[in-house]
Amino acid sequence: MSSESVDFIREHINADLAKGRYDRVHTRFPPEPNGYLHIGHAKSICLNFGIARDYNGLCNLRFDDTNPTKEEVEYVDSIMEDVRWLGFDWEDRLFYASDYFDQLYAWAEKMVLAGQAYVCDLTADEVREHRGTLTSPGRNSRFRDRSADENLDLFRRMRAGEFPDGSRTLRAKVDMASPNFNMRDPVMYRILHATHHRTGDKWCIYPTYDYTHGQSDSLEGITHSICTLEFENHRPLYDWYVKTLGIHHSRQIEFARLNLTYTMMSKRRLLELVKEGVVEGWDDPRMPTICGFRRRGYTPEAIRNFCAKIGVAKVDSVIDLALLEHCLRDDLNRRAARVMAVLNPLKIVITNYPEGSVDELEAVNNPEDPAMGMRKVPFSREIWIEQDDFKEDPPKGFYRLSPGKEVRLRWAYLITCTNVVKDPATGAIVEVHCTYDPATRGGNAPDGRKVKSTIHWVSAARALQAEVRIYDNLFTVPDPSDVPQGQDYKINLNPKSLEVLPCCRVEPSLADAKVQDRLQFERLGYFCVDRDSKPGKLVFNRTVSLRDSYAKVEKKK
RNA sequence: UACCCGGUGGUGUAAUGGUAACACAAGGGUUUUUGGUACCCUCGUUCCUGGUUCGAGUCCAGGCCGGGUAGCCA
Repeated sequence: MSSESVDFIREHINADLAKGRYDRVHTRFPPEPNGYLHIGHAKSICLNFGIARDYNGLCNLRFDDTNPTKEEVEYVDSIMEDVRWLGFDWEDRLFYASDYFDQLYAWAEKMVLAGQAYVCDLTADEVREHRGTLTSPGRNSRFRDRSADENLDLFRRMRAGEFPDGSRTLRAKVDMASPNFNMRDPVMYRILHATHHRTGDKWCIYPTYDYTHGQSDSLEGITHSICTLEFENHRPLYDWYVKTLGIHHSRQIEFARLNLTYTMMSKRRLLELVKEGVVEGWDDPRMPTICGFRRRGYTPEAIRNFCAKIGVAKVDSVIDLALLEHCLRDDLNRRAARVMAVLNPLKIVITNYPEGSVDELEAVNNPEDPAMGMRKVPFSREIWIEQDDFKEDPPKGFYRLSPGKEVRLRWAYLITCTNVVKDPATGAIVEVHCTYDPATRGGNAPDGRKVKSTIHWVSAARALQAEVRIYDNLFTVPDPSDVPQGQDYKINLNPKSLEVLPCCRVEPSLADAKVQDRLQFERLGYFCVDRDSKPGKLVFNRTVSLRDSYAKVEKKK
């Protein structure tokens, strides 16, 4: 691959290939199954699988499951589903770090015998105390110089379950004075009498991430091990292990994780939102999880395109949510069928339209794609329009319906507002009376007169009832974690992130809409059929609104 | 305070010693049976100071600012 502008990772790969350091490209996506994947993982997935595709290489899916206390099969299942949904395929290369426990253990014994690792009896507190500080070197553990025989005996007994959790560790003998903490005799194995989701109770000692990752990469023949910036300081240790063991050496390259405005990406906090019921679950349409986006109506194409557009670098950056939404609209604009739906209904009576008669009008399904064809929409004397599309006292710049004004009903007729009917008690508008011009069927006036506005509508006689859920950002500020001293990020939660509209009216063509179908409600936005939807009881999620330049004008006032 | 990594429009990404480009956002306009879409225009002397060079965003030195790191988490 030698195109004009490539990111720094591909630059490294190109250089490695040119130098002959590797003669192929093999990457991996290595999530820990301790939570659901989010949009930040999508960046990593697109990178790893995308690089493999670009270089005619391979990409593995590997679960980094070295900590049984946090991992569950529920998470491994969801991760596989999400990676597939995003459009990537690991073929037969599904691996688990736990597949390598035996090999890892054998290597550890080898290091013990070579005097490169030792069993340390220091408590966690003592280890921390021996580690030193940012400015001062650490001190050697008093167990550092045990004989190989004693170490081997102790390590085997650790494995045999003779010791309680936390009583001992196996540590690599590196350098307690290193300026890099990761090199100050890092722990390789800890005692954890816990049941692992795959290996069950076979083990009561588990390898740490640092002792596992490079070796797993090595065993799988990975060439480029791409991870996020916080592992930069771990690279010397990563390199140390594979060099010490003398095994295939993958190259670790770090990039900056994705941050999005108005979004919280921390797994811990997302878990908290789920557990505390702030959201309805991991796939709540407001969640930045892959399954949340899926339920919200996002397409994998939009997410992939977004990942391609944000690029990859080493600077900490925050991407504007607007870019994600732009990618979404861009995709949905091309593929979503147009349909008419009224969210906040206002009744219109066409006083000169014959009672009881219904007219089937032709409507274009998608102006961006003629192949999507046409459909019929029924028109009748009473119709619903959007409350926002009528104003008794229209402000300047409002060119929808108001008394005396003529507008076009999409695909139907030109109508003129003649009269407003109000509740005598409350003064609230009950219905609006209009007349239609029969000569304008389809929407054009034979005399060539123009109207400023076209509004959507639904036949009252034939409308279907629907519930529509309007979603907004979960947080009200661009950086939700930016809170005053002592405050919680939850103060930034958006109390109006979900608004349920139970009595919407949609056109009858939606009667057999299927779960996950994506549509554009004309002039409103893109919506999808929620999994709560049933034949008699339609439920739609608003995926994203349409861009709305009138809303901006209104807001400015 | 030690080590590591960064710093280009409002945001993100390019430019690999030779006219700072592209996208999003914002603002303005054209077209339009969606106030949508599409199209056009406007919007940065590259953190600072020195140096090398005919020429520096790019190379060098020093500074400033931001991020990461002291789990038996990953």
